[in-house]
Amino acid sequence: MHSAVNPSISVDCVIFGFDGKDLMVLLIDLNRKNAANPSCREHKLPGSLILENEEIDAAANRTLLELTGLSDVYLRQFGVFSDPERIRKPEDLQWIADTYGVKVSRIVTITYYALVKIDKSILQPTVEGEVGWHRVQDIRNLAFDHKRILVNALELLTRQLLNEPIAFELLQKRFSVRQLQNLYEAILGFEIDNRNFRKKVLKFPFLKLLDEKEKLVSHKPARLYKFDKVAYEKEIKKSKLQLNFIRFF
Amino acid sequence: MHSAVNPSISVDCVIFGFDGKDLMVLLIDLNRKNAANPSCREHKLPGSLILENEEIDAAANRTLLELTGLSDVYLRQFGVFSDPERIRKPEDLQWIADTYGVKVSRIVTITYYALVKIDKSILQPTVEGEVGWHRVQDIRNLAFDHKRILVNALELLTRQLLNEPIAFELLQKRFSVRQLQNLYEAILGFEIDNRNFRKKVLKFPFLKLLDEKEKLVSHKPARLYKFDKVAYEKEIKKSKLQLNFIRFF
DNA sequence: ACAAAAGTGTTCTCGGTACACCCATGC
DNA sequence: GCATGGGTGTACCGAGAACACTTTTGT
Repeated sequence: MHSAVNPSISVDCVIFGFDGKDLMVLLIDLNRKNAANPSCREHKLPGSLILENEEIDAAANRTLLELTGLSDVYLRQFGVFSDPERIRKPEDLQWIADTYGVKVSRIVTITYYALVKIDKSILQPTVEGEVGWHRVQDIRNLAFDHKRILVNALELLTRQLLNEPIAFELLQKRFSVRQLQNLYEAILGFEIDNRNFRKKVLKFPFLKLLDEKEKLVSHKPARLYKFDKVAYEKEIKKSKLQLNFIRFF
Repeated sequence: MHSAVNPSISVDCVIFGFDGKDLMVLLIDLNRKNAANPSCREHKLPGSLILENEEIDAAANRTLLELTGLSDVYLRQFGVFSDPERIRKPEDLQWIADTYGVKVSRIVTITYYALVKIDKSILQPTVEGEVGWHRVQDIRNLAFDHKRILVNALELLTRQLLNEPIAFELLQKRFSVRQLQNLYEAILGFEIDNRNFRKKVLKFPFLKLLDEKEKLVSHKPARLYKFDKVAYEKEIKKSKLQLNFIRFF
């Protein structure tokens, strides 16, 4: 029984991507098969019951790998959803029974958010239904309590974006300052002064200027940068000692 | 079977208090009974398996209530520990079997940290062993993987202390600026300039000056303040719109 | 009157913000 | 040569940090 599933614990992953313009999230179309009923067409977050003897982080990574073909991505646990009634509709319970072949009563789910470079992910058609990217702002409702989970993930994402260099996980390896700014504006939802933004980010010692420029654009080509993780780690250590003061809002 | 325990999910609570001088944490003495073996005397964090049909937050609140007699306290989920080997010693497994009367194989634990006013908490002697406050800096090791959990909680606590007004959960309702500063210095681990600290915190519109002063001290008595939660919530809403800019370290 | 902690103001520096024009390329 | 977005500098303001003395009480 070394790969039996644990029927009471699952992971759900909010997988974010950025297409250069909008924040996207990867969803699974539940009603792909029975398209006979398109009115109740619903989507869900990718997720899975965990296996016995499997770390929960490992279960999240497994889910991600199965869906996108990516293995070395930013992944962060951010919540636990445990309402005994969170999966209550008979058809929801039926769907789970059909998918995993186990009878379940109550599932506690551990939630993760992942940041991937859309261009690198190779979507695998899965047995569960079709997987696809959706603009976050278009999403009205999701199956189970997944809308709540998404909203929570978004909140954390915006907070993290201001406090940690996670933007680079969503951009390609080489990027222009303008692309970085577009990402901030898309996620934060307001415009940022371009001159001040450059002044700020170009001061970061872990933003390395490359020799390359944009190609094939009908205007002045932008210079390209990359994020130097090693330099960032060094910077963190230096700054550990300094006094960052209280800021409650 | 409406109050059966779920044998694969538990909560563990890191309960912090402040005695005016040091940061304290509430621990359970595992070897209280068999004091015959004082060399392997170990402590653990308070925790419990969850019940079926119980929200995990509710399980954490239940644990807290049973131990301290307090019900309306600051409590925040901060992690999940799921290493299948996290409880591996035979005597650990035996202890759990004895305590809950269920056979367990692997337990995933959801961790919480709580902030309580030490003076208000009424410690209940429990069947599990003796409960007591310990100075955080004195703690060398704990049972299971609880040392790791404590370290994680401490990290989060210091981060939160700089970003949210949680200090007031650890102080008495009425407090002096000096007491507040002592708390910050104890948790952050460095000294803060008194003049700058006052200038900073007295600007907060949710810190309300009371009519009272300290009594029975053999020096100039300090003025007392209280934290006004309602005023704080208002302030938060106002500030939502303003641009807080990127600060990575 | 003395001990002990409370309470107070100024100067400097740095980082955030507002704001408008020239530059390099493709067509 | 013109359209398009890339790239640059300056002046103001507010907040953090460094720093030392006076005030109020109990004994």
